[in-house]
Amino acid sequence: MTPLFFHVDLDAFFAAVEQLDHPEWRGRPVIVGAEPGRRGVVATCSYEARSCGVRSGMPSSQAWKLCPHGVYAPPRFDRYSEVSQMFLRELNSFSPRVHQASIDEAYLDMTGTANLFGNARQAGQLLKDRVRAATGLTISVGAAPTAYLAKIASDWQKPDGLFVLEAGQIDDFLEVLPLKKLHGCGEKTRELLASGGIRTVHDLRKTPLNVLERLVGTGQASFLSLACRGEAEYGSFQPAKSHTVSAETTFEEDTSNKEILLDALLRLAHEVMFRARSEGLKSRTPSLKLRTQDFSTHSAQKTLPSPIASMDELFMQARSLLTALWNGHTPVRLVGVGLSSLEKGEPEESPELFEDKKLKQSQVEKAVLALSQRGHTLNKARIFKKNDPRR
DNA sequence: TCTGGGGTCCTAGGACCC
DNA sequence: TCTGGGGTCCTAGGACCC
Repeated sequence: MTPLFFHVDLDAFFAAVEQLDHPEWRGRPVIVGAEPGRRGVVATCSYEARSCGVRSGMPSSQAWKLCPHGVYAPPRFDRYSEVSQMFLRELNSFSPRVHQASIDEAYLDMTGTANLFGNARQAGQLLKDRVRAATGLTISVGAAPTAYLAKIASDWQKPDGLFVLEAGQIDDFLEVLPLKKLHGCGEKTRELLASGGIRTVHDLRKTPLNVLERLVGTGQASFLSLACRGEAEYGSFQPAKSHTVSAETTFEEDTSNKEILLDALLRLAHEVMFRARSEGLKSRTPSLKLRTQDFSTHSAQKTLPSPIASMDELFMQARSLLTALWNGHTPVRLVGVGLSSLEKGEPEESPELFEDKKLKQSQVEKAVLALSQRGHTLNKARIFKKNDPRR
């Protein structure tokens, strides 16, 4: 049976939801992200904003220069994940093998569905109609014999696209594809390739593997040499191997004030621990991330003998990692707290800990979690003792 | 008025063990 | 007295993606 994969992408997702919910914003440049004048970037912008030159990831201040007449909206993640679930329900009714890659995109294994939905083009059109009816939003669909190529195909005609890449067209298609469109070949890799005179997919396909390896290393070289021939399996249905939970915050102004840093760490530790516990995950590897004034990023992690049992314990670990990582005076731009190598399960409460404060703390937090999950919210006093440092 | 936040995966070096 | 090789765990940094 000929394999067939779809990659499906909601067009300008956050901005499209804002235009859906605010009809008066339709047809106008809508920019979702940080307020202009504050630190931060554009998360998503509507196609009207793109025609002014605004792009995702661009500093909001720069977007403001390019598009002062735009509508600037803060993100509403709860609303987006609500719409995302509606989107996912439609996809699941279409194929038994759906892999959600992010909030606004997914892969579908459509192999063997011709009797049900017709050929790739007919099935793609039907899916577009259904998603539009269910959510009010347009999607771009790419169809190809592999998930990796389907991803490239969905990006080829946007927005509201439907691009079917037939097996016989793959070579011709790849030959003229800009290097930038090769998923997984980002800016740094393109710079390395350019230093060896490789500027197009065509150049890449002519380059011997050993030359490629010298430019970008063995791992990236073997990926690229598969990718440029349409043989990569990247971005497919493999389940994630590791799992991490993290939270970070960028201060409105760089700070060397330890109290401000500790307040942020406490809030972040609380959030991370809460999310890990809500998902029934435990970890014995806390981590700290620090970004300093010069935008350089440093991280430290420590693997403990037993899983972190409470939010206070995570905070204390983060605090000691901060001591190891920070000299006490370099202005700090961002701090983050994380847990990595997460596993299913409650942190163990070993007998020798029983009289320990650790366990009591863990039990208190379990109770807080149970309340929160029923719609109550309790927070530690310290979090609100001072103003949020970002404000 | 430069550069968010949440992730995954890879690399390279060191410790440690057989 | 010149130093193998494989495997696993751990750490820090970085590329990439949405």
